[in-house]
Amino acid sequence: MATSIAELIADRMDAMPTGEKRAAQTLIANYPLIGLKTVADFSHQAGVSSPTILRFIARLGFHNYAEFQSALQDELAAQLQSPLTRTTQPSPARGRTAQTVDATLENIRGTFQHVSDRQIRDIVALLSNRRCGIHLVGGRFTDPIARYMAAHLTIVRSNVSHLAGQESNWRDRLIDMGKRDVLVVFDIRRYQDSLLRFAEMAAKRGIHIVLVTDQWLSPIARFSRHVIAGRTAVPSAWDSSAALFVIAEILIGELTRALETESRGRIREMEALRGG
Amino acid sequence: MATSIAELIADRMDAMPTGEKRAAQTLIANYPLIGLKTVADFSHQAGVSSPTILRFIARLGFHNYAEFQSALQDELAAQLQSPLTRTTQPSPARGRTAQTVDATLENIRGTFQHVSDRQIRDIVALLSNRRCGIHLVGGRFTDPIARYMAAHLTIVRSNVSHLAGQESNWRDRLIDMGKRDVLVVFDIRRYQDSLLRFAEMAAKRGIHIVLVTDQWLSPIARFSRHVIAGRTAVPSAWDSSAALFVIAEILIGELTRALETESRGRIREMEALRGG
DNA sequence: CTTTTTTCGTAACGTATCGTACGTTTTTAT
DNA sequence: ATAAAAACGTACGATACGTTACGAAAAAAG
Repeated sequence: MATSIAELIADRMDAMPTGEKRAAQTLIANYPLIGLKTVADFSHQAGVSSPTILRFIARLGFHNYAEFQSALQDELAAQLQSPLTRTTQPSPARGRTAQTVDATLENIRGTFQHVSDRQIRDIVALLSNRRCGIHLVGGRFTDPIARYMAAHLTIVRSNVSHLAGQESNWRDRLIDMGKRDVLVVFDIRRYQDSLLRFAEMAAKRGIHIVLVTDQWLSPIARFSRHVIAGRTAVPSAWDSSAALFVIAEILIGELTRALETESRGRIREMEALRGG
Repeated sequence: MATSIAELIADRMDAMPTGEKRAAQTLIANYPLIGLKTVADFSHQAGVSSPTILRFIARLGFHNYAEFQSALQDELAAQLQSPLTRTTQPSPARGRTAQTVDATLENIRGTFQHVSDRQIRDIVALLSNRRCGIHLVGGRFTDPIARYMAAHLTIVRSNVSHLAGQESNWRDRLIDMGKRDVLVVFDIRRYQDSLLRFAEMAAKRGIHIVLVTDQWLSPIARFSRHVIAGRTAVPSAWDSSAALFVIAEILIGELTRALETESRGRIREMEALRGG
C-alpha cells in the first residue's frame, strides 16, 4: 500500500495516458503546492486542460478535487510537524521511544517558532507587576504544570497562588481577586467546562487572563488577553504537554530575570529561613 | 520590516480588535495550513464570521484573500525547498528565549541518547504488574511531575497513588506498601533530605525504587533499582525539568501501550462515569 | 450616563471554480 | 487501411466561494 500520495503517483504513472502523465509529472515537480491551487492553475502549469486534471485525480482514487486537496494538506501537516523524520531515515527500525521523543522535540521547536519574543515580554511585564496578584490554575492533566509554575513564582515574587482542588474552591477565591490581578490558565483538550466557567467569571470581573493551550485553542481564548498555543501531537495514546511545560519554564526564567534585583533578595531570605 | 507573515501578525496582534485577534491566534496556532483553506473554514475554526477574517487579512496589508494565500504558499515553498535552514533560524540576533529553548531541546535529546530502550522496557515491565501498587513522589519542584504521571497512570491501571504533602504523611503511607510495590521518585538538585530519608526507609522495606533525577544523580540512586538521569542545565536562573517531564511522558505512553487491552476498557468505563 | 466611534455579523451579490456532457482527435486492433 | 476504442479539449451548468453593503452591538470618548 502506498503511504504517501507521491508514491501512489509514482506507482501508477506508467499506466497513465500522456496527458495525465504530464499532470503527474508537474505535480511531482512542484509537490505538493501546485495541488493546493485551483484546477485551472494546475492544468495551465501542466499544459493540459482542466478535465484532464480531474480525470487524473479521479484515477488516483479520489472522488473529487476537494478530497484530493484535503489529502495533500493532511500530508503536509504531518510533514511540517516532523521535518526531521522526513530528512532522516523513514525510521521503521527506530524505537517507538525515539520516535516519540523526536515528535516531542519538534513540537517544542514548532511551538516557539510562532511564539514571538514580544509576546513573552508582554506576558512577563504583566506578571512582574508586584501590585497585582497572580493566580494559576490548570485542567485535569495540566494542573501539575500550573503547580510547577506556581512553585517557582512563589519564590521570585509575592502574591502568587495556585488554585487547587475542585471548581467550587476556585470560585471562593474569586472574591479575593482584584481587577488588576492576573489569572494564568493551562487548558488542553478535552477542554473542561469547569475551567471555562471559571475563566468566564474571572474575565467578567476584569481579571487579565493568560492562557496556555494547545493548537486547537481552548474556548477560554475568547476571554484571554494573551494566548500561547503549544503543539501536543505525538504518536502515543496521550497528547504531550511537554511544549506547555517548556512555555511555563520560559515564563519562569524570564520573569525571574525581570525581577532579578528583588527576587535575589527574596531567595536569599528564604534560604536563610530554611537553613535556620 | 517583518520578514515572515507570522512575525507580521505578532507585531500587529496587539493593535487588533478582539475578533481579529482571535483570527490571528488561530492562524498562529495552526500555522500556516488553516490559511490555505477556505475563508469559511478559517472563520469557523476561529469562531468568527467570514468578514472578520477578510478584515483581518486586509489589516495585514493584503488586498484580497488570494493574495494572502499566495504569500503563505510562497513562504511554505521556501520552507519545503530547504528544510535544513528551517531548523536553524536565519535570525542572527536570537533572543534569550530561543537560546533557552535550544538548550532545553539539546537537554532532551542528550538525555535520551543515554537512555536505552531496554531500560524503558524494564521499568515499564515493573510498572505494568497489576499486582503491585505504584507510589509516586517528588521534591519541591519535581512533585508536579510526579502528579502529572500519577494523573495518567491512575487512568490506565489501578493501585496508583501520589504522595502529597509533608514527609510525615509519606511515612504513614509506608505501612500500606508491600514488598512488591514500586516507588517512583523524582529528585533533582538540591536534593531534599526528606526524600532521601523516605526513599531509604522504603528501600529497607524491600520496595523497588525507580528514580528519575538529574545528571549529577540524587543520593537516592544508591537505593534505586532503576535510575534515569535527565539533563537540566539551561542559561537561566533555574534548572530545567523539561527532560524529566518528557521521561515521565515516555513512561506513561509505553505503559499505556503495555496495558493496552485492559486500559482501554478502563478508559471507556471512566468516561462513562464522567459523562453520566 | 450620553454621544460618538468602532467593530462585528447577517444577508445578498457577482464571480470563479468544479464538475460534466459532448464532439473531435488520436491511438490501437483487426 | 479501416473500424473501434480510448483520450483529450471545448462549452456549459451548478455550486460554492470571496466580497461588499448595511444594520446591530459593543466599545470608547466626552
